Amino acid sequence: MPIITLPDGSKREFSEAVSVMQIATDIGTGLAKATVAGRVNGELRDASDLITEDADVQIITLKDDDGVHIMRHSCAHLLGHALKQLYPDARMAIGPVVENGFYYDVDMEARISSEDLEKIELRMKELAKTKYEVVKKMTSRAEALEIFKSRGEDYKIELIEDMPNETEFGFYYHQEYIDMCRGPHVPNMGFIKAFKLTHVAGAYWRGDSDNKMLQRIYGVAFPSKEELKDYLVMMEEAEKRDHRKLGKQLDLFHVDELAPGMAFWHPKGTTLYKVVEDYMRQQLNESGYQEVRTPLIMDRSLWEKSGHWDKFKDNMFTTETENRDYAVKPMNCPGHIQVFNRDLSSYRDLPIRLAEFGLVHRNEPSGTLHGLMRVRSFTQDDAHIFCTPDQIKQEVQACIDLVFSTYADFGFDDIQVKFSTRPEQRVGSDEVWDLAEAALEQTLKDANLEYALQPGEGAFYGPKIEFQLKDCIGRVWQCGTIQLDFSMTQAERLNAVYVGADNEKHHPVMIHRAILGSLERFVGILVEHYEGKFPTWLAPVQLVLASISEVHNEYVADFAKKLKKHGFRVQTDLRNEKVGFKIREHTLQRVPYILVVGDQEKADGTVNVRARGGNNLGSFTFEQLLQMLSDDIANLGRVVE
RNA sequence: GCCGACAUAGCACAAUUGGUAGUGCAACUGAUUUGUAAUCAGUAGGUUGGGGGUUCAAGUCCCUCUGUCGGCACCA
Repeated sequence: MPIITLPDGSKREFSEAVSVMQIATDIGTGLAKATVAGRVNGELRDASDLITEDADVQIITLKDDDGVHIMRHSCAHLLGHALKQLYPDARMAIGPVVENGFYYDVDMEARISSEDLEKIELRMKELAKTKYEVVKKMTSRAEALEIFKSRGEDYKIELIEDMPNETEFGFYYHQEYIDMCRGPHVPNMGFIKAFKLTHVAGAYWRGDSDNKMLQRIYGVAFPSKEELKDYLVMMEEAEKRDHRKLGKQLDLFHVDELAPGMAFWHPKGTTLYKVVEDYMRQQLNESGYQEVRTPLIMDRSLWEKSGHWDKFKDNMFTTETENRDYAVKPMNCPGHIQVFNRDLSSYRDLPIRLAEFGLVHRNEPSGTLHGLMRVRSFTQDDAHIFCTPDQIKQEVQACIDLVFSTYADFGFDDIQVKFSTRPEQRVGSDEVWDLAEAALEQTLKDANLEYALQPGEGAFYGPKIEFQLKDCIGRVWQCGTIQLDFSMTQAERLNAVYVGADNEKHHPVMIHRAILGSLERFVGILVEHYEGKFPTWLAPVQLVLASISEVHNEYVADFAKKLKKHGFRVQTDLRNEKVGFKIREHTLQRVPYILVVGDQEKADGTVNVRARGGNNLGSFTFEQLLQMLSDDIANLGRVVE
């Protein structure tokens, strides 16, 4: 006699075991029709699962995130169903839900092309249209193995063998297609109304590059056709923001076949890059850092001692001359320790904060290169803080504060914090790692920051806090990082030393930190974030003065000269063209302000200001313009258009 | 690095089953002196990513290298 308690507190009593679907039917046929699954005592269950005891039950429909998740998962099964009909030799691996959709990894002879994708999608639609019932059967281990054996589903068998303690498996029958899953799944395929197969790519079985590469079919799925359409439109919008495309259109940079993964910065891109660098330099000055510069190549022995050679030699560029081996620096820390060690520091000097806009090279695998986001040559806004153990907390806290204030100035507010602990391959004793991890985590807790733990993801020399930004397409980029390092400064590594109050020599703790991370990547993120419509502060060209005809050119040139003297980035457009033509061009170049000058303005000693977006702000004298621009620039990037 | 796709003028793209490489914008020349998102006319521009092969004939088919794109693995 189960008594079912619904989320609103109401109770219903049933005379015998009852399914979520029966409960929904009891409430109303409309709800029953919309029922995807149920949450029984907090756990997601199939609508057909029987409830024998008293329970709290929530009906899940497509209005719930859980319902959408389940529908997407079932859509992966639908893909399997259609795929096996079209390609009977396909062996299904795993088909999980991802953001906005799902994928399924399959192993089969034929290579799937984009045309094939359309065919598969069409078959899926035909199958979904019949709204066939999905039947769940709990299946014993022996039977499960037998079913998959007879169907040649080698990967499913491997999955079962991987769960030695399970005695029963959830089998979902999609007509003749059978898939194994923890579930739950939709009761029938009528719930799958709006989906699209997006692309196919290679993926290693079990995510291990030593294993066979399977074909991964990606799809997206939404509760309604409208939502699917909205998503596709959003993806198109996102594509327009692609920094590689805008980098070309706005003439910011290019990447040449002669130097894969290394940017050639054009004048406008260099201007933008320099604004970011100068901003950061100003922050460092205010925060007690000293800037240094260290060599691009250093003797290989240094990298052997630091431990980098051991772990990263395959990804390091090297060079050799006069029988001496050098490595192109992939990091700045060993160089900074050389600077630190030139003087014997007293504990009174600590913390010493050495910063460098350090150009590093890493030979990243060819397949990873991606515009400015993943490159082989990049500049870190790097710094190393040498301090005593009891200075750690204040220093880390100061770094965290700098991260957040910097990101806010650039207009970012969606920031995720991660805390990464000791990896398998590492240097330093467990006691030291205990100490370092505890110190970092405590600071995070004291700062009241929400963070996600990433076990085993730390650097080989220490644990780290990472700060990640979300870009317009939802990709997450790691930018800032704070890493605590007790090892690199030890005698057996790079032997950094200071004299303590006890007149003994000690090894300082080293905090590695970067706020923007890679300047190249950060600029790329800015391009996408603003869609090239940079705030005036960042815009490579802040103002264009356009003359209406030749007779205004001298006035325009003089006006521009005065603006340049005040430090503004100004261009003049004195070409023999119509003003509409000039405006179109500079609008496409996303210049914040176009200043139009004709007879009227020349006579009044003003310029007519057209803001990006088409607003005419009216006529400004030089002084008025100066005031307006200064106010605008003082906002930095804190106002996002 | 792995799987798949792609590479045509500075840029965006076209070229039938293998049969004379084109269009628009940009560039250059000239006319036009212009009031808030494209003035008109003309000129020039290519070893179709590199190399090799098949063929009477290759942008098109095959091999190979390089790069790019989408993922996967990697990411100090």
